[in-house]
Amino acid sequence: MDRAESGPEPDSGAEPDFGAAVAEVVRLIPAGHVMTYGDVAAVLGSRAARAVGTVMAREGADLPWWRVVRAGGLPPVRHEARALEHYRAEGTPLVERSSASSASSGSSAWRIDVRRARWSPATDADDPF
DNA sequence: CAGTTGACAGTCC
DNA sequence: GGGACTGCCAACT
Repeated sequence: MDRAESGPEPDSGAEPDFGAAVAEVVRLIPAGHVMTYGDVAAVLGSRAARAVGTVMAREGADLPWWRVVRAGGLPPVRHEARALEHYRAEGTPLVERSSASSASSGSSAWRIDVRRARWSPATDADDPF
């Protein structure tokens, strides 16, 4: 317990302090629920939505990144297909765009029902609605 | 040491 | 209703 705290972290260059916090929150997300990058950043006390994604890109290798989605309920670009399998496996509420109505962005034919899937680490209620 | 990038968000037009 | 710009913060070169 007595340790010279001269240097905050005298070991490996990249100290995942922020990444560790992100990983902590992301791992706390239960199956069937998701959080937006902004929410995760807010929990960390920062508005670094992008930083969350960037750090997760490095530390996220061991994290359920698919439980972290963008605003609007869309999964990370380039990883939507991979995330879709996880969402279906976890039972995450998805909204399928059956009709070919709005295909503006022409990306995924589905999106996450953030209205029900949005979860908060400080909220135990799994269905506030 | 400084500049650039980046798994985004929110607001303005 | 859809598109573009800026703001944010952290990691990489």
